[in-house]
Amino acid sequence: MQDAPTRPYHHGDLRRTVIETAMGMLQEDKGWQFTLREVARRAGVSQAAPYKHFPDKAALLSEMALIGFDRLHEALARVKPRRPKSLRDEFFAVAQTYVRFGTSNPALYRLMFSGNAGSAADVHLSERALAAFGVLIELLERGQADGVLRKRDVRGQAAACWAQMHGITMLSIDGLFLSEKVGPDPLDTALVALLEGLEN
Amino acid sequence: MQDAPTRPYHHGDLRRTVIETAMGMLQEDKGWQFTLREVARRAGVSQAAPYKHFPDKAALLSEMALIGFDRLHEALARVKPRRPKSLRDEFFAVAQTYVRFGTSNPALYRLMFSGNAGSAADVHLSERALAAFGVLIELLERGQADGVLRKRDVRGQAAACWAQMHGITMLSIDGLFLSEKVGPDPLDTALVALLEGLEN
DNA sequence: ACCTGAACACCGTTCAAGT
DNA sequence: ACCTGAACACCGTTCAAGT
Repeated sequence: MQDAPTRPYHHGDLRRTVIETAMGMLQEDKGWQFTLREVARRAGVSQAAPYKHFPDKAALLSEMALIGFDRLHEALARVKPRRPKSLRDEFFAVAQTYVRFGTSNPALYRLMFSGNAGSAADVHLSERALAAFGVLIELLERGQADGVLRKRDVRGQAAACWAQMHGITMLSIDGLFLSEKVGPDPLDTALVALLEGLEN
Repeated sequence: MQDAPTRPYHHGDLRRTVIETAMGMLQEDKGWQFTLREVARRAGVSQAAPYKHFPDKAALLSEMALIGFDRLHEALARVKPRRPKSLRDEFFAVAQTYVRFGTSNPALYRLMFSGNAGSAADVHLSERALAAFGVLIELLERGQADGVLRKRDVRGQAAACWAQMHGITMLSIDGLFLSEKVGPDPLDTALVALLEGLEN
């Protein structure tokens, strides 16, 4: 990804390059504390160049958080196309996918919920976050229609699930959700407890 | 809190002063991005002075996270001494106290779970976090003894509760857990769903 | 024993100037 | 239209030197 397509030297689509470089750096350590100068360095441009494409660092972080939510959304949406197994199985599959997304992209996941991606893009951000949320809603609605789940406000149930998955993910990233500390199979236990509270 | 007790000028117990000043700054905005130099400035000492009491900024952050967990622990422990109401009421009271602690100290709460308070004090950190966790365990054990809750591994149940409360708290801080976005009374719905999954 | 002043190597950001 | 060089105001951290 360095200079394959005969870099036009004096430009090329920086912006995309900046985002990709920064996203790559996110995977390197579990913090999202990369520096803009380092991004520029790796992209082979001057430190001032990124400012032609992003008003400031926060804007870049925002954009990256957006991408993160889109990827999460995709990952969750991809879970559905399985055989029409039981809703319970599907619920577990979605939850496991969610948690795995976070634990395998800890820095990105943290960034998404760090609050540092706020400001101007706030609206877009929660829009995209709620899109991922929509997968949950859809799942729970089906569960209610099938009579497997109690008929309560779906958004409330979805919020309960989201909070549970988010909590598990965050605590896992922090290393506070390991079986030595918190008992065997905490993920399963937590999900079962919640699911049984939603079921008829 | 400025110079009441005739500041000995050339010393005094900085360390405590540094911690207190920094804790105060945490309340000012919802991020924990204060600078060490600013802390020194407000404490009226040179920028180098704090380094005589903390090896580096991370060490100060660690210490502050510890204090945060202790305060959370206290807050949760204080909930108990009420009339022997129903377990359900007590459960709700604990959960609400937890969430309120986070939402009224957003920067501190974020710092506690930011991962930036790690390194050397890691062990102490999770020790203190698990102490707060103990309050939950104790509550659930009583619930099991009373026959109100299912007899399953208590630590697993406690982990489920913790994840739920942590998730609700984080999403609330991020402004993603408001009723306009997620349905009416999300906190109640989420807690009821979880509790009913734990109950007999 | 505790603190300061000055320095080093870094940041984020800006802006005139280059191609 | 897009990028660079040099600068500004800031950090975290160190270390000889002060009291």
